[in-house]
Amino acid sequence: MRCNIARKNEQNSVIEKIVSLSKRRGFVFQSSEIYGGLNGCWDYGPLGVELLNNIKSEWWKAMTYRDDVEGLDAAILMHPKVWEASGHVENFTDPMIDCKQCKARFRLDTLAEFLSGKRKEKAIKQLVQNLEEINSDLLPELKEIVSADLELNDKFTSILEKDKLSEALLSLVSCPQCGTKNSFTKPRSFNLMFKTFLGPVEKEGNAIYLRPETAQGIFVNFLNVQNASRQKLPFGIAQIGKAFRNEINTKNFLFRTREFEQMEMQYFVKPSDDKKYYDQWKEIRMNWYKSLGMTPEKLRYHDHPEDKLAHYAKEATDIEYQFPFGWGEIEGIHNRTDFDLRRHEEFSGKSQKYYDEELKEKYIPYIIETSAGASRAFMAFLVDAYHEEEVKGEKRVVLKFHPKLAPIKAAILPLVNKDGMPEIAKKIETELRPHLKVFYDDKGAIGRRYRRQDEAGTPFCITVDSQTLDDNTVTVRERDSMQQVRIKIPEILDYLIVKLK
RNA sequence: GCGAGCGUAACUCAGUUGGUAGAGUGUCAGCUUCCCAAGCUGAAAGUCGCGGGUUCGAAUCCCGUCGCUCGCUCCA
Repeated sequence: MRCNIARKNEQNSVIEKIVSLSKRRGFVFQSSEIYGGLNGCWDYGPLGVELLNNIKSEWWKAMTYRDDVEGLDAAILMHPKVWEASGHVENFTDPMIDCKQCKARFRLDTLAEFLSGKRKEKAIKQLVQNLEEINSDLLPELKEIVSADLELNDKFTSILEKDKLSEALLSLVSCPQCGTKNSFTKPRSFNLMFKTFLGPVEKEGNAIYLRPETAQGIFVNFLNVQNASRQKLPFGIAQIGKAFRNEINTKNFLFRTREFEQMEMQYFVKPSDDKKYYDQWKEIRMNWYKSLGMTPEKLRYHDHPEDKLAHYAKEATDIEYQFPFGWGEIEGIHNRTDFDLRRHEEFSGKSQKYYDEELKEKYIPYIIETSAGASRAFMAFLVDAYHEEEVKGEKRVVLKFHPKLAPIKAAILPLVNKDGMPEIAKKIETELRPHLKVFYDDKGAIGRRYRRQDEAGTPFCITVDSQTLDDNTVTVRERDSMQQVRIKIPEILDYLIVKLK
């Protein structure tokens, strides 16, 4: 037990170190910090936005620089019906009650299952009696439910669905966990979608939502993209964009936030091909993380058991990364079947069928989804890159990013600030800058400048020294090995471009 | 949403029984420095998370609030 606590502290301290490094070096800041911060929102600083952009750009290249995937960027605001069709209005809302005494929480729609039949019957009977005594105008509504041909559980739940009756009934029921009577809070609704209003008038009919996932923007454009691009099944549509969820609890730095970015691809296939492409994309996506240097031992699949599947999914797996706080999902691969397109066909009245020339038949395609969190991938790459080493008795903190992801590709440093070295270094900087994100630094001792770049994850440091003045060569220091090679100044760019691949 | 802990400079933290703030690191300027956080001199930087209250006086005590961490709950 003590061992667990010690390990837990150690794990947390890694996250703490990364959070403070992130702030100090300009990867991530807390949103609205000077006003005390905003829960679950984070800002990306100068280095952070480079890293994030590099991750997104690598994903975009991997996913759309292929002949069977098209790109898309749909609006964050969508027609409210989209979220009815998608099931979010229904499934994202859970009225909950808490017991004030023992703090147990129950979903209003499943409370009936926790109570014995006797207690439910007694409570309902009591409720009828109470309302009769005061001759309440709620009585007809209640009697209608009571006399209906329903199971006891359904009757009970139906009463709970009526606001006023629900309150009265709850006051007669004791908590299933601790048995305290009349201890429930009022039901509170936890809809995870952010609501706002379209147009200047804040009335309910104008309510729309910030999208809780980017996928729906792809589904509703399925036929637009298919027609415009003349793609045939199987083909995919890829999109990177922000999504919003009003999470009850945010957690673990960037892991659970209220505003986050998704990198999603929906692959449309013939229904009988679903398994084949599901397996294929599972593998492709796992390999993507490995190809960008993520530690393979810290990656795994987590298949969802059948009874835990989302309402739309036939098969689902997560790609998980082993964070210091435990395994966490960084991408989901789902077989969404024809659920989404069928629902949109139903709700919009517009056919979503694809005409298959070969089979000479129309059908709604199945969808294999790869849904990655850009913010979570960012955090995983950051955590994975973080290393502490001992060099000559001193601690060295180095972010070992894959060169493709590194925010700064090379730093140009004059060894000392004299003998014309700064001028030569400046000239090298000017030549490299149009091609690469580079950084010039002449402040402080050379060792300090190297360590600063290590902490930013810069893979190469180009140093101008006295030999440069003689033979026009510079040293190029590699971040991880700290080894240096001499390169002629005109060859630096080609050298770096090869190394950065 | 509940419970516990925490919130002091950019970062990590001291700050005694209440008397209006310090260190290390970092940053900046200068000197020095031919290769891995070296040295010297100097400087900037904090409404002590925010708002109330108690007090002659609050970083310190009390209340509220916001934020962070952990646990519970939640995460279609």
